[in-house]
Order: sequence, then C-alpha cells, then structure tokens
Amino acid sequence: MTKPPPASSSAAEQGSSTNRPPTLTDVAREAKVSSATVSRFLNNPGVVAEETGARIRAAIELTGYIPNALAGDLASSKSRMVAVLIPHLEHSLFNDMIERMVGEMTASGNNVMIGLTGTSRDRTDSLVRAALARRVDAIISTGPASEAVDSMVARSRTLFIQVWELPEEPVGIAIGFSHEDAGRDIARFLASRGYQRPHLVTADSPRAQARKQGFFTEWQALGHAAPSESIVDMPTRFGHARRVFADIRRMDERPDVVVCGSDHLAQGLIVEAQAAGLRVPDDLGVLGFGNNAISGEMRPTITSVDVDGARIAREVMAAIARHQEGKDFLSRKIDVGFRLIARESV
Amino acid sequence: MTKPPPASSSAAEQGSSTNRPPTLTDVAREAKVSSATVSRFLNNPGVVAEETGARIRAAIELTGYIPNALAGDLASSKSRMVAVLIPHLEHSLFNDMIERMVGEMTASGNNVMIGLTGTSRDRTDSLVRAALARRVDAIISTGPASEAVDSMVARSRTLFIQVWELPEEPVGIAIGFSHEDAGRDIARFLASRGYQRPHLVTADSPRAQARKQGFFTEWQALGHAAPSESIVDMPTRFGHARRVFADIRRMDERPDVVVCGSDHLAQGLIVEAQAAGLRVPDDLGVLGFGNNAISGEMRPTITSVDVDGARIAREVMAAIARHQEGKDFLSRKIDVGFRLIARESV
DNA sequence: GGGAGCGATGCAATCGCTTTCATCGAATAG
DNA sequence: CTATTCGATGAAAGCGATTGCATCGCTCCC
Repeated sequence: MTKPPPASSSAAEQGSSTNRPPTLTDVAREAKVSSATVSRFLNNPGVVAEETGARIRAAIELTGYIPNALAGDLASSKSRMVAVLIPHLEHSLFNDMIERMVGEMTASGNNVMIGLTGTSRDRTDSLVRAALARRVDAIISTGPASEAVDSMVARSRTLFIQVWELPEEPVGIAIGFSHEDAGRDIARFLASRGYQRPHLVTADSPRAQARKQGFFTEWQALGHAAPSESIVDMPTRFGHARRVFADIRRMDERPDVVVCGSDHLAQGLIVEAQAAGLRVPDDLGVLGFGNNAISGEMRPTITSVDVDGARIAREVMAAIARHQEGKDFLSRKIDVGFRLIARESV
Repeated sequence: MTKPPPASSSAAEQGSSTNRPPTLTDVAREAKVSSATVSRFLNNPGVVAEETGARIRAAIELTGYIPNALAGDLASSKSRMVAVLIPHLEHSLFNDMIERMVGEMTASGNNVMIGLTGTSRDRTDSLVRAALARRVDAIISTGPASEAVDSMVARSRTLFIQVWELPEEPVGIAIGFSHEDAGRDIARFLASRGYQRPHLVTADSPRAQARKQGFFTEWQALGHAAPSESIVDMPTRFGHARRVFADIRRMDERPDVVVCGSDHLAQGLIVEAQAAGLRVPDDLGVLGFGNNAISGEMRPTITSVDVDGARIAREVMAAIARHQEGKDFLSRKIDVGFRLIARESV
C-alpha cells in the first residue's frame, strides 16, 4: 500500500543532470548494483568482488559522489568524531599535546570537534551537550564538567577522558599526573639548589592551585618560611611578566627565584629581568612549566617541568580505540608522571 | 505482515529503566504529545502552547533526553557545523583570529570542527572531504585545496571561505589582504627609516613568498641592491632565530635590519641579538609580522604588521549567516587591509 | 449565524545511509 | 551425485529526527 508511483524512474535515469547532490542510490544505479553493495564497498572494500568494486569506483567518480556521514553515522549509531575541549587556543600548555592528538586522530579516520571553554563552567557544559548531541565517540577535556553534565555523560555511550589531571574519581577515565607532586618536587629541587626566597606566580585554576599547595607544604616542611606570591589571570601568558616583575621589585626582601605556571611567563620574566639589568640566573632564577619548545631555545634556556604530551596523546588514542571496539578498561587512571628538566635559568 | 509483536509496549511504559538512550518519541510519550510537537518545542519554542511546553520540559528532565543532532541534521539537511582548517595549532599567525571565530560560532549555536592541514595538500584535501561528508555549512581555510576538491566544493551546498589571502578567483569567497602590498609597504617603511641592508627571513609558503616578492620589487625600485635572505621551515617559530642569527653573523656585510615572517621569530632574533651583545634597534633592527600580543609586551616592543583578526572573524560570521539564510553575496572578495605598527624594535 | 482565519497539534513521509537476513550459484566435501 | 559451505549480492527494515499537510476547536467579523 506504500508502493510509490514508478514515475521517478525516468527522471532518475538522466543521471547527473539533476541538481541535488548524488546519493548512495545514485551510485548504485549507475554501477548496477544495490545500494547495500556500494555501502559495503565504501566501508569494507574486502567483501565485494574485485570487478564489482571497479564498477562502483567508476560510478563514484562519474557521479562525483560524496558520502553523507550524517546519514551513515545515524544508521550505524557511531560517529567517528571526537570532541576536544580546551580553555584557550593561544598560550595553552596543552597545545602541543592537542596538535599531536588531532594529527593522530585524523590519521586514524576520526574527525575532531574542538571547543573553547574559556574558564566558564557553563560554556564547558554546553559544549559537552553539543558533543553528546553529535554522539561523539569520546570527549577529551582538561577539566571536569558540572555534575549535571557528568551524569549525562555517564548515561551516554560517550567516553569521557580527562587529561593533565588525576582526580580521585574520574567521570570516565583520566590520563595525567599529580600536580601536587609536581609542586612538591619543584620545592625540593629549589631547596637543593640553595634558593632561599622563592616567589610563586599562580593562576586561579585548580591545577595551578594544586601545584602551589604541593609547593607550600613541602617548602615549609623543609624548614623555610612561606614563599611570596603573585596571582595572575588565566591563561598564564608572556605579558603577565611585567606586572609580576613589578610586584617583585616592590618587595622588601627580594626573591631569589620565580616559579612560573608556564614557560611563556618564564620567558617574559627573563626578558623583564634582563631589561632591568638583572642577570638570570645569577641575580634571579626563573622556573617554567610545561617544557614548551621555547624553553630549550630561550637565552638562557629555561628550567622546566616536562609532561610527556606524546605519551598522553598515545594513551588517549589507545583508550578511544579500545572504547570503539567495545572493550573495557584495565584502569580508570593512568599516571604519566612528569620530569623536572634542569637548564640554565635556575 | 511486518507487524512487530506488541510485547515492547509494556517495556516502553517502564520509562527510564531501559538501557538505550531516550529518543524524541520517548519524551513525546512521557509528555503525552506527538513527537512533532516536541521537535517544534526544541527548535522553535514559540509555536507550542505554554502549558504543553512545560509538560515537555518536565518530560525531557525526567527522561534525561539529549537530542540526536545526527538525526536532526539529516532530516533538515543542515548541520550547523563549520570546519576550520589551519596549518598548525602552535605558533600560528591565525590563532587569535581562530579563537575569536570559534568563540563567536559557539555563541551563535554552531559547532566547530577543526582540522590541521600541516603543509600537505593531501591532508587538506582529505579534511575538506571529511567536512563535506559531514555537510558542514562552511569551510574556513587559510589556503586553497586542490582543483579536484575545489570542484567538489563548488557542487556542494557548502560555503568555502578562504581567509588571510585574496586570490584572483576565489573558490567561494575570500576575506583577507594583499601580501604583496604588505611586502611593498614594509620596504617603503624601512627605506624611510634609513635602513640600508635588510635581511629577509621567508618561509616556503605562498603568502610569505608573495610578501617577499612585494618587498624585493619595491626595495629595488627604490634604488637599492637586492636584500639578503634566509629560508626557514613552516611555521615560522621562535626557535628558528638561532640559525637565522648565525646566518647573519657569517655575512661579510652585516645587515642592519631583519624582516621576519612572524612576531615569534622576531622575538627570537631580539633574544639572540641581545645575547650576542647587540642592541636592538641601535645595532640591529627587527621587524615582525602579525602583531601578536607579545609584540607589544617584548623588550623592546616589536614593530609589526597588524591584521585585524576581529574584523576577519566578523566578516566570516556575517558571510556564514548570510549563507545559512540562503542569501547571496555582494562581493566575493573582502579586503580587510593591514596596518604597519611602529614600535621600538625598528 | 456561517464561514474565514488562526493557533496548536497530530500524521506520516522523508532524509541517506547501515545491517540483518535471505538468496543464489559455485565450490567443496562425503 | 547430493548435501554443505561459502562468497557475493539484494531486499527491506530501521536509525531519530524534521516538516508539509490535515485536523480541530475557537474567536472574530460582517
């Protein structure tokens, strides 16, 4: 009773003269096979006969067919898309890692949807929503979302991967390191170098706070007085250095080393210090974070904390692959650690 | 004959106890309206009655419904997604502009798919393909794709926007400026400052080449000898400065000003020069490009060429909006110009 | 008082694919 | 020589929304 009138057939015979973009069915008609076979050829070329495949290839060429991923994803209920949520594009500690991930994902046939969260929880939430609506395979985020959204994620088929951090109870899985430990190690390192009066530059972010916490605790445990501090906006950029350096000059007891939240800020401090006639590290030590490429290229080179972005990218890819294959996870937390790299600036 | 057993109805009645994520239909059943009404409520709340809307809202809350954008986009054949193609995330001249665009798009309800093209034409092509497959509303790219792909784009409903450049015959529309003119203006500016021996640092990219071309032509037209040159890899980064500076020191006739392809490289050269005991700009001038935030924050501040990223972002948004409303374009090329900003480094 | 007009909703076709199940001929086994 | 198996393909039922058209009360106006 739903049989359509056969009228369309003649028009369809005309082929590419119509205006609407060609569909799978058009290709199938052209290649004289069923649409199912074309679909198979596209997704799994091995299963169709050599000769049929050739015909299909020709038909695709001739019609200028572009698959409609929207329809495909809907039918198969998987999207081969991954969402990446970062606070900022510019001045980001994660850029290097993100770039690696995007590259690898693209290579493995995934598309990447990117979202800039800024520092707003709401923006993060709405981006997570959008990602879930698109049924992405995974959401990679440097921070958590709100609880409401967490439960949405939990109910969905989407894998939530939090990177650069290791929360007690991750929503999905977490790949990162302990920022508190990093702060602690920095304190020990500076103490071992004989520094007496460190100045901390911290941003108002959970991670920066965790590092500060670790530093404070350890530094005082080592018998020193609490260090001085400057607070800066997120993200921690080069340009903040002017204000921070001004803070320092104003102090009665001049610090002998500055602990920065990023290599860019460290670079800025070196520039400021030198412009003021101070020698780094003799008059003032400067310590970065993140081991950005510039830290090895600056004069003097910058002592920094390295986090293995490539390793994180690899683990993320592996996790997504496992998830796409429907497998389970051995562990919900992967600690990739960090390494303090001593260079010239401290 | 294909009538399904009515067994499912009782299970469905259970509501959220089932495992599969709730659909529009589930919400509709819960709210005791048709799925059409729920869809209307979601996309155009104004048309449904107040009281019905409240019931639907409650049902959505209760079921934890997340719209399936895949299905929606397919049915309406529009995606509200935009693809952005850039060469690199890190060290990109465009970062600032991209960040603005991503922000505005997200705000206007579009999602952004990002692709890293590197310098490979093939990568660009396959990313364009992927974007077309997802039926994105627009593709924003800093470079052109291959001809094969151009014709695919032309046949599709997708708007191709090329930014930071003004080709003779853009595939879709172009929003940018003339790099050759920029090179020419730089030459005039340096001549007016009395510089005699500029050294150009160019990357092997069409845009950099165009600037160089403009510079050479004008510089020689002003009666000078051809400038010296260093070639660097893309992207033009801070770290290249060491090699470039080494190039300069090796020369018999030392240049008196270095023209860089990016502010980061300019920053690097300043650092190198100072480390070698040279004063900038007295002993060596340094000129950047792109007017990144750092150029106003460096010591000395960097003379650079400003391109109005905000303006480009705005024009891009306007173009997409016009396109989404099905309107046509007044012009296929928009010249946003550029401004040379004189600071301390030259 | 009898349409016309309108606001709110439902019905059902449609978007372009994927995928299960059935089919069919040929090859292989017993 | 028949029964199985297997590889290649087709038929058709979804996937979960959107949207044109039809329906149904009402109010409004002459």
